[in-house]
Amino acid sequence: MSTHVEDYIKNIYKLQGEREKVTTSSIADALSVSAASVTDMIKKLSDRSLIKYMPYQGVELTHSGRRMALQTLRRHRLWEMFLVEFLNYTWDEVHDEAEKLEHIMSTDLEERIDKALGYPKHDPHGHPIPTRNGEIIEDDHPSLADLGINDSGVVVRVNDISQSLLQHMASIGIHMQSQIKVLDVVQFDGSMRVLIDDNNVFVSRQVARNIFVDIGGKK
Amino acid sequence: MSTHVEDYIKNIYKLQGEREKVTTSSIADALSVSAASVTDMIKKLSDRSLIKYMPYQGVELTHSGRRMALQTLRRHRLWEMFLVEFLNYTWDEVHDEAEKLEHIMSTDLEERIDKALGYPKHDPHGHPIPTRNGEIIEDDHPSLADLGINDSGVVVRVNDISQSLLQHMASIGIHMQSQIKVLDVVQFDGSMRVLIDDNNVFVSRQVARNIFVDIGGKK
DNA sequence: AATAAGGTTTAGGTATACCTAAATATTATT
DNA sequence: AATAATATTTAGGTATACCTAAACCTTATT
Repeated sequence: MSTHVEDYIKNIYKLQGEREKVTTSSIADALSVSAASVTDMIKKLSDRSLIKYMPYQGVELTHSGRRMALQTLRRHRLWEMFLVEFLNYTWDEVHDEAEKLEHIMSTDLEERIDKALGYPKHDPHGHPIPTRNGEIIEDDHPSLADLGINDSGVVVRVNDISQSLLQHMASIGIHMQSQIKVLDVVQFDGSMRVLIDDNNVFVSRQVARNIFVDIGGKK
Repeated sequence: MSTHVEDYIKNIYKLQGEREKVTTSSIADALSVSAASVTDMIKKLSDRSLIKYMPYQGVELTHSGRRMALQTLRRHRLWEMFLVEFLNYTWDEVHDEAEKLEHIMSTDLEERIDKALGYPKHDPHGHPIPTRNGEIIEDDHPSLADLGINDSGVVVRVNDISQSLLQHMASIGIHMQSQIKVLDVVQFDGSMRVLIDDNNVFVSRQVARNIFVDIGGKK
């Protein structure tokens, strides 16, 4: 299937979060297209001043590229929220649908959905929804893997890297605002026993790294 | 902007309602593309067995073409209904948005929206929504222009041929299920004075032809 | 510093959905 | 029945977003 300009920009934005310069091959991986296709597209994006590009040196979003990325992210997250709130989707079902819908959203529709949802600040996974003006507040919470025995907090965000991870987290009772407390940590592999609301469950380190908790001020 | 296969099929379906064979130029007009582009596309649709095509003889939907048309129509009308019911769109605002959204709708989303709306039988303009299996019940009601003095009925459908027509109809108080009664018909131009719910309004013949009423059994 | 390995770009090609201009077919008029 | 008018198709060309294979840079290793 054919990828949108918006998908390139959105993915460059995401990759940029991790490193400064974004490489051709990392974009190719993210979008599952060939490196040659990325080079092609990169030139067009550069012509449209959405990115800064020096051959062989990688790529960086310009101001207007960043704006497009945040608008697309906003639309994606509003659609996700909408699917959950109005159509009873679960958090593991929304991504693919929102991925298509985000490109089909007039400013008018965007505002109506925002209003119907009561101007939400976060999507169903706890990710911040950028404002209409392209502002985003990235909140910085520790992951469950960072906590020690007897530490506790409230689940405020999960990574939506895969559907099966999200399904797993739901199956052990993890939701937004779940109370969570670490009971025990296995030294060997970092896995842990935790109390989620009132259930005693076991969580691998891999899973724990994708759950973020508000521990109220300290740490 | 680039037109979808689905748009061609949907428009051929609509044109076919009026005549048997659909001409190249009528499709070109409906989609605002050149006749040459239509000929191009027609060959592709024929290769995919969506239409029957004999050069210079026009075009006809096959069974699977008709199925695609009705599915697209169903999705369009479900989105229209959804925009009205959940996001407070008015009937003159929904068409363009639904035109884009109809192409972005998985079977799952289609069913969830259908359910959330309570399995509606008609869209906001009173057009029948085809079933999941591609059945459609075209109800055959007289237009307001067909009525004479003292005839009365209930508005059950309006043509959504233009936004300004829909806006005009709304402005004189016409809605689905409005009570309507003909008070007077001008011989010269067929325009009429009618009672809509309890308002006395004047309607040109051009407008009257686009309003359809249920007159309860008798013709 | 030379070479080997890996990443990136260029060259040339595909498919889709458009276009204009020219050629051809059909239909309507005399 | 010939011609004129109109509709349709063909030919050749554009832009977008992909691809593979080959050429070319950069970086890492020895």
